[in-house]
Amino acid sequence: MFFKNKIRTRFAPSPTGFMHVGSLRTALYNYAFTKQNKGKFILRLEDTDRSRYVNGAEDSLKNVLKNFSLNYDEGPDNKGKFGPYIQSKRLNIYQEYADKLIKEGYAYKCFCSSENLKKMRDKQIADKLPPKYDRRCLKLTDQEIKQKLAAKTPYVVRLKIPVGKTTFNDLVRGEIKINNNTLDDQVLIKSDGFPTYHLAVVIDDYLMKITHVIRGEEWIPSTPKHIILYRLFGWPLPQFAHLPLLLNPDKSKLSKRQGDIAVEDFLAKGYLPEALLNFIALLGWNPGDNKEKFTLAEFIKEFDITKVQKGGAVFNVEKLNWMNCQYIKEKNNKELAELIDPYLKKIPNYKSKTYDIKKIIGLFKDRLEKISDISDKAEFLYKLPDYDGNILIGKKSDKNKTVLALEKSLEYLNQLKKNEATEIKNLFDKNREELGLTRAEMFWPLRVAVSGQERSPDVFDIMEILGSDESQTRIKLAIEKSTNL
RNA sequence: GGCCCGUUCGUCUAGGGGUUAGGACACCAGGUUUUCAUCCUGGCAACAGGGGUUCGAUUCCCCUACGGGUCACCA
Repeated sequence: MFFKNKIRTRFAPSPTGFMHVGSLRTALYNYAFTKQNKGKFILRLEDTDRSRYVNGAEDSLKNVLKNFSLNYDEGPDNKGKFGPYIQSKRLNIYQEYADKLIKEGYAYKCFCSSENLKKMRDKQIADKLPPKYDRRCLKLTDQEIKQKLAAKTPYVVRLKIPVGKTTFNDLVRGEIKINNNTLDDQVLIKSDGFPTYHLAVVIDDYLMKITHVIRGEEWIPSTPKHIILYRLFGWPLPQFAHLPLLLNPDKSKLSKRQGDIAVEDFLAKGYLPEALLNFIALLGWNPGDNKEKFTLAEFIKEFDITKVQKGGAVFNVEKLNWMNCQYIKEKNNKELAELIDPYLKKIPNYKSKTYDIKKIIGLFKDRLEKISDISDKAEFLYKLPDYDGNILIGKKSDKNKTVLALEKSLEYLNQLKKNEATEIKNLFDKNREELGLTRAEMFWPLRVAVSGQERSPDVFDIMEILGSDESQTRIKLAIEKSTNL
């Protein structure tokens, strides 16, 4: 796609906590669209609700973007020329434009208290009417307004929605039309002097020369209000693109309590940023062929905002897990060692130099859905689980064969020249045949003995890592357990 | 409830007036194997319903149903 004017987009989150995975996708689509058009990507903090402000949220947001290589060209810290990029620092600007609207008769002061408004709304809902402000303050005389002002009555500024229809063309949905009479007189400035989102977003997007507003579908109903403001100010409209929602398995808007939604949580669990990003990119868009794996650069190249899906997409963790596996397998040992390290340290009896980290990686590389899985999977290396002796006997084996296999194993281990997996395997396999045991009869009990688990990695790999002494200790214990059955 | 948006396998989706409706995840079966995982092979599985338009509709139009979003001095 080609646009004549320099593309400028923004990602405009509220610093109210952790970043939602849906926000991450919004940021990604904004970023990809912008960069494929050689435009500028801007980060703007929408912190006009003081009651919801969370300390540290701003840094968290920036860290996440950095983690995913979604770097912004203008933002709170690296000064762009249209800043400040934090709305709480632009209060005078909003006030100025609101005053202008009042002067021109497009907005008005409303002195109704929150309690009264709530009462009004409740009654309307009870009467099955759409809740809407009744414009009683629009009928106030100049004299009455003066009196209220003199009495320091708190007030808000409301937009006087004009009569008519509002239509706009959405890049992903096409034409959307709405009758203005369904719109409420939106509060523009709150009684604390802060603007609402609706006023601030329009003014900032205009002043910051935003050409494309790409945001979640939940904004569709309020877009007409924004457009009315653009028109009243006499400003050109940006292009709108409303992205489909990310959904819970029950198809409701993706929310906490049905699983993780914070990007930080996914990262903490050991999902790789590139895997999460790739997965999320495919929730609502695909290249049209069967390609599923994308680097950021490839995604930027192939992404097409007009081909974004219209329906919401269920956030399917199982596919995310699969995607994460794919990316884990591509990591080399050095990278994996670094990734795994913090989770290894969480293992109770962990001691750093006990085993060769390369060998640990070899053991588990194909078995991890998430990096954090290593904590549970590798635990048996450091502390043999307290297992039930019965599991030593394989399905098609019996007690005698099991005891025999274990006792002989101990013998073979003593003859071993080099404690290396293939070496052990060759030796054991050769002797096994003389013993007249099948592989299953021989190796199942041995594997359970050294791992303490019914399911584990390969027995000889485990023995190599453990070392001959530890293997022998574990086998002796297994002999004891099986003999006493 | 008003307004708005949406609807292809369980999930993410491709496709598009005439197709055996394609892929991926998940699931199932088989193979490899000392178990599990990986890997390989195969399988199950979808156009919400009803009317049009048309020689023909899953595809275009309308209606219905269902789902979702939104109706704050939150964003």
